Amino acid sequence: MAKKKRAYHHGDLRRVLLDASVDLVAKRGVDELSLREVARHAGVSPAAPYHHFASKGELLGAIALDGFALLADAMRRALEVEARGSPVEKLRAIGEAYVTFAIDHPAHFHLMFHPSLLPFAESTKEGAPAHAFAILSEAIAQVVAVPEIGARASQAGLVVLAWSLVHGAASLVLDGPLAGGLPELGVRAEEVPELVTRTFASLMSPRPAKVATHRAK
Amino acid sequence: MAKKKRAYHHGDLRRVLLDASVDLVAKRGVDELSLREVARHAGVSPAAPYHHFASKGELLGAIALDGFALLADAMRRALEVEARGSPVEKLRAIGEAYVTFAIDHPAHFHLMFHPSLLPFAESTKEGAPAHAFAILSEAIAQVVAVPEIGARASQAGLVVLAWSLVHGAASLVLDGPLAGGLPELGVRAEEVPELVTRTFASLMSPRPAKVATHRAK
DNA sequence: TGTACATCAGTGAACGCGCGTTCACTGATGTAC
DNA sequence: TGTACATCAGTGAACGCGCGTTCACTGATGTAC
Repeated sequence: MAKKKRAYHHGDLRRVLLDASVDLVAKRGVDELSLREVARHAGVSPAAPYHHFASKGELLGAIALDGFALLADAMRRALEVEARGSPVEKLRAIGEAYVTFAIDHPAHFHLMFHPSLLPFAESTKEGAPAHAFAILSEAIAQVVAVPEIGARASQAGLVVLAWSLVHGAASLVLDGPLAGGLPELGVRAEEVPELVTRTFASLMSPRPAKVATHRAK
Repeated sequence: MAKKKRAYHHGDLRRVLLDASVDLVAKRGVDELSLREVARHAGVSPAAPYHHFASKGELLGAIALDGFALLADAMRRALEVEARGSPVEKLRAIGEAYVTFAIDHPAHFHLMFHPSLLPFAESTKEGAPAHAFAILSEAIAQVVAVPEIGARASQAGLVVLAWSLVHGAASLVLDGPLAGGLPELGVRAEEVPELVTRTFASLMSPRPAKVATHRAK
């Protein structure tokens, strides 16, 4: 079709397989994905992928690791944009980046947290996953250093809270009951990353400041 | 083994199949579950379940619906315990009940939010899922009615925030990277429901009150 | 209480399917001299 | 520049597997009279 005639040796099959997998996971979900289908999509025999990955799990694990790197990048970029902002505003920006990342890269996000791939992703304890976590951790340390906040919440409490918050928002919008937003309340799905993090930031701010997207009556 | 000799007609096969499915999903996860394995566990031929459920999806959908009813119940009970508490404390109790429910009933929780079962669970828009949501919604309305909070957050913002928070905490502890708690920060997995909701409540409280489980330094 | 019969709730064999992975193979590519 | 050869990256057929579901069946149970 639109497929270029390639040399016999594909040259870039590894990349093509990864991309095809991402597409298929995004379309059908992790559990519907088969390696044979990926090969079919890449226009290649079912055995070909084994020249690039030892197993299906290794292929998906590679995508998961890519995902953590992309996430860490997105978080870092968000931080830079808010370089002059308050600790709370920085944390908010990171959080929004997390949720937005999940929505923009659903396949990566699903694979990153798929239980069956933990062995593959864990193998690099020092790599991208740890890096992403470190960014969050550091941002929270700065928030906790604000006296009004430190008096109410611990580092551990805030880490678990913040992570849960953005992870939950991502999950509910991606797979779950928030996929269509919350029409009765006038919330569209694409507003969720901002709404949820801005509401959070409002609650943390030392004194009542701006109200989140949906003005309280 | 410990299996009672039963009459030829099993009498309670429907129940047995549901229970076996819950066990197996809890042990292996939704996607590893096969109807044949459920039948095997129930000591019955692979065709037997079809006298009770039209398909595998219908069986799992029935469990998901049970789950929503159990969840709504747990939330309602938590509310009763806090009957004399503040709106924030009521909301916190509901949230803790949500996370605890997920941990105590992992199979139900997974099935309730499994995308492939949405058709089955959605079929009862007026049933248990809507009921659980209504409890949350009402608790949040009371929270928003507190002036200091209403000035900072909208109903919509808080609904999405609160749901995301508890859903994320549940997901991270059940499947994810929080399954083992957060040892570096001294958080054990079983503390998460309380820690996360108490930190949340502290942040919402009009004035600095108690600090969450982990005291700020 | 007994009997005839309909219905219920199982059985076990079979269906077609797509899967992950392995294998022996072969044509294309890269390298040494 | 040409040639010999090792290696690389594919092919295509085959493996064994477990799955969801269907089917004709049959023994157990419940019901009408």
